[in-house]
Amino acid sequence: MKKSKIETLDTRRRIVRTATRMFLANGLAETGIASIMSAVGLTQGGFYRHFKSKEHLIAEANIAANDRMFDYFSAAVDGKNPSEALDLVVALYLDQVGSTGAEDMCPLPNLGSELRRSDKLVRDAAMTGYQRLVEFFAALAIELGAAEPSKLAEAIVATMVGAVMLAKLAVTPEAARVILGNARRTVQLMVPTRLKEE
Amino acid sequence: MKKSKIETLDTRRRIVRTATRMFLANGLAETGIASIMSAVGLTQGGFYRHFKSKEHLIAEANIAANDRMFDYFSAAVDGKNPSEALDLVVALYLDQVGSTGAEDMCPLPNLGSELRRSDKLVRDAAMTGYQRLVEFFAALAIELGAAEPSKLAEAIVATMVGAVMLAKLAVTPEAARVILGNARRTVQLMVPTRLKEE
DNA sequence: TGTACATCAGTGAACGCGCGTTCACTGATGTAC
DNA sequence: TGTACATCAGTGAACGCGCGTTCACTGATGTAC
Repeated sequence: MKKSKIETLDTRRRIVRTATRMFLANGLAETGIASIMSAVGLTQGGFYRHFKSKEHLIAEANIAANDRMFDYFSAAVDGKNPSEALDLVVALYLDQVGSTGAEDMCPLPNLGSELRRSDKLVRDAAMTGYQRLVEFFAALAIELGAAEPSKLAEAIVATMVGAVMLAKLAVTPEAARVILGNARRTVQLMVPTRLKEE
Repeated sequence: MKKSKIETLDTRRRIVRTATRMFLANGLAETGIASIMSAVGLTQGGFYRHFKSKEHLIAEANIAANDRMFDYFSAAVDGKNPSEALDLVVALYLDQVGSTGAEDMCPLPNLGSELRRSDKLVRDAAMTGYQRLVEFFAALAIELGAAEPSKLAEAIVATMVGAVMLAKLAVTPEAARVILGNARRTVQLMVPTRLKEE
């Protein structure tokens, strides 16, 4: 039953893609190897032809989730001015809650406390995602003429991550909406009065 | 081996207290009933004389953690003016990271993503903690003459929770310190210019 | 190009482990008279 | 107040379950000649 190299690569990609979605939605511990493989259409034994361990898959799924998120953001802000772009990306990030809009996206609020108790490989991947987020917002903050762009970016990210985590914890959709709406406005107030480019 | 009513109540309190510490430090799934009972000095079988299930203990540990936190905050702000009080409590909340100072305190950043996947009992307890935090800061915001005290309070809480969660994820202590220091300053900037009471 | 052999993706059963929970039992405590 | 009995906190072994991982095996693919 050996598969061709192309098929093998494709299988691996499907495992990462499926696992990324399942991990974000249901958590790391709750998502078993057998259920991932079954969702891909294979049996559990085959997993170890592709990954050394579950931890390795988790680390890779983190990277995949981040790549996906930044591709999404980059495409969304294309052609927008910095001010619009920043507000849009904040809105898109906050929109990853429940059935509101886009599906789960960022590992940080979805898996935060589980990531922290994982091994170094996973934590490094998660922190890289954090740094990429900060850099993304810092770049926009520079264009907006912020005095301390990287500090502003860190503040924005902390607020968004906290808000999304709390909104997911909220029992009612209303409570979630209030938290997210307020977070968006909070970030808007953090950003310096924009120099209208004329 | 029946114990007196006083001893029984004391045992129950010790289980909650020990479990609260262990859950906050090591996570819900990673902390087993047997290890909690062994830390208390008993064997696992006795657990079910006090609690219906692990979930019930988790819910109670959440409440205990919050009670402890608010007692701590109330004592700390005693006699301070609202402006000092707010800044102090923010500092105390942010100080719950790692070996920096106080031990783990708030369930939200420590257990966030695990709480959300627990059953209703636990989620309700966690959300109550969130609401108490918001009310605590809203009360201070009112005293400070904020235009929208409850929105300000929610923004402060989201920023603090996100910052603590990210700081705990950080690999190096320096990175954690930067995140926390920045969060504190961010909150300070959110709070309206204080009316100096003379 | 054709053939013989090595490789290895995927199967499905099994292993070992830790977990939450149950249970028969013990013996000190609480209670009814 | 004293006695007989019911209660029940705590013990420690066992149960059942799901998990990550291993393993002998299969058979199509890749490779060496």
